[in-house]
Amino acid sequence: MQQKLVIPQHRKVYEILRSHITDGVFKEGDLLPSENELCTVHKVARPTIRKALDRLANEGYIVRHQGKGSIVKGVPKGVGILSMTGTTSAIGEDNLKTHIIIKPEIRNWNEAFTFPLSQLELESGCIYMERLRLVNSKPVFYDITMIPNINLSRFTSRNFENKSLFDVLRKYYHVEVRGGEQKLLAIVADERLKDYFKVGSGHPVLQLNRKIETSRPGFYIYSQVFCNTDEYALYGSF
Amino acid sequence: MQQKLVIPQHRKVYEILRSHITDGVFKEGDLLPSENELCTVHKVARPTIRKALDRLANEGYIVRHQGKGSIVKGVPKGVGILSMTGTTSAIGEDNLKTHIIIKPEIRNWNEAFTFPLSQLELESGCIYMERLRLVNSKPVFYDITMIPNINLSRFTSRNFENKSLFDVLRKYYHVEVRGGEQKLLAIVADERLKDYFKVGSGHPVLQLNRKIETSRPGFYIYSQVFCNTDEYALYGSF
DNA sequence: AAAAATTACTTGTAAATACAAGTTGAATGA
DNA sequence: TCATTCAACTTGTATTTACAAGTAATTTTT
Repeated sequence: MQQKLVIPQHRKVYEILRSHITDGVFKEGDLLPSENELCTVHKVARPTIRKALDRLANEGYIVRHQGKGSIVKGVPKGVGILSMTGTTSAIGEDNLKTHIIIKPEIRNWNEAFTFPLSQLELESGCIYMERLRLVNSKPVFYDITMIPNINLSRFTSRNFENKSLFDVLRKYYHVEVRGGEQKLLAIVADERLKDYFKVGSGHPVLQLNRKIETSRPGFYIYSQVFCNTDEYALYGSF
Repeated sequence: MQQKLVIPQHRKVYEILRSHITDGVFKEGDLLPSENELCTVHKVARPTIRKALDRLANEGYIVRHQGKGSIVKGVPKGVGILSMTGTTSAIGEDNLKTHIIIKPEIRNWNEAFTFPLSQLELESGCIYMERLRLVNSKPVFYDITMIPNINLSRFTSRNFENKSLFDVLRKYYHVEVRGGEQKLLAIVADERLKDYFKVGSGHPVLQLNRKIETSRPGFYIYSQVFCNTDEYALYGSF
C-alpha cells in the first residue's frame, strides 16, 4: 500500500503557516493576516483556511478573537520531564552531569518495575544500568534503566557518561521514542537513596516508573527514576 | 457583560454525543450513526455534524474511518491526572467521592502557590475552595483550588459535591480548559495532611502545583493537589 | 468636547451543493 | 464455485453563499 500522495489544501496551508510561526516569520503577538486575505493568497475558500486555522488554534500556535483576528502565540512551550523521554531533554545538557553507578550489563529479569513483560522480552534478557544525575553538581536524579536485549549489538560496550541514552539509541540503532506511560508516587528515601542524594532519614523522594514506546513495534524501554525535589521540582506542561 | 446565551448547534451536538459516550449509551467499539443519520436526527446540515465529530475525534472519544464510519473509543482515559485537568477526568466519577472542606468563598489572595499573579487577578479577588477526594472510600486527593473572581456570577452558591469543577465551568460559564503547567514534588505530610489522609508521621505525599489555562484569555485556574500515593499511583501517558 | 451612531472591518455559525475516495456486500460473470 | 464488477453506502475535501456577532476607528450628533 502506498502513502497518500494527495495532500489536502487545508493541510498545506496549515503546514505553511505553522512553519512561518516556528521559523519566526510570524512572532508572538503578531496579528495573522485575516482569513479573507489568506484566502486570496493561498487561492482557497474560507472554510479551507478556517480548517487550517482551527488546527493551529487547537495546537496552541494561535489564539483567535472574534472581531479582531488571529494572534500568534508562538511555538507551544517546551515540555518538561513529565511528558518527555529522558532527563537530558528536560534539563538540558549544560547543567547535567552523569555518574554511571552500574555500567550497562546483560541480566535476566522477572519484571520491569510494575509493568508486565512479554514472552519475547523475558526470553531476550535485559540490558541493565544505573545512573546518578547531577544538576549543577547536586545529585537530583537516580535512575535505573532496563532495555530488552534485542538487536542491540555492542550496546554494553558503549560509553554513556554525560550522553543521552536516547541519542545513542537513535543514532546507532535507529530506535526513536514515540511516547510512553508512567506512574508517579511519593516515597521515603531508603538507605541507598539517602546515600546518593546525601539526605537524612525520612526524606521524601519522588518516584517515576516509566514504560517508553519506541518506533520498533513491541520494543519498550523501562526506567525507574527517583528525584530529590528539594531544590528542583519536576515541571511539565500539558 | 452578559454570558453568551446562544449555544451553537455544533456544540449542542458535541455535548449530546459526548455525554452519550461518557454515560455508556455508546460503548467502546460501537459504530456511531452515520453523519447523514445524525443530520436528520439533530436537524442540522452535515458540516455542523462534522464539526461536532471533529472535536470528538480530536479529544479521542471516537476514531473515524473513511468509508466505514466513526467508531467509539470510549472516554479518553489513557491520560491520567498528569496530563489532565481535574481529578474526575482521571479517576472517573464512579469511584470518586468528594468532601467539601471549605465551600467556595470569596477571598483576597497574595499569591497562587508558586505562580505569579497579574494585576487584574489580584484586584478581582479569588474564589477559594478546599476538597478532599475519596477513591473507593479512601482519602487520596486533597486539593485547594483558587479561581479569579471574574465574571462568575452565582459561582459560590453552586454545589460541587461529587461534581467536576470543570464541567460546571464549561457548562455554565463557557470556560474551557486548554492546557496548563504544573510543578511536582515529594513532601512529608504535615499535621493537616496526616489528619485528612489518616497516615502517620513522616508519610510521603506527592504535591502538584498547577496553573491551568482556559479559553478565556488571561483567565487561569490555580490548584494545589496533594496525593497519597500509597495505593493509587498517579498515572500519565505522553 | 463628549457621547452616540455609523461603518468597515474581523471571526463565528450554518446551509446547500458537489465530487473524491474508501468500504462493504450483493449481483453478475466466467 | 470463485472471482469480478457494481451499487450503495460511508467519510473526506472544497466551494459558494449568507448572515450573526464582536471590534475599532470614524463620523455624526448632542
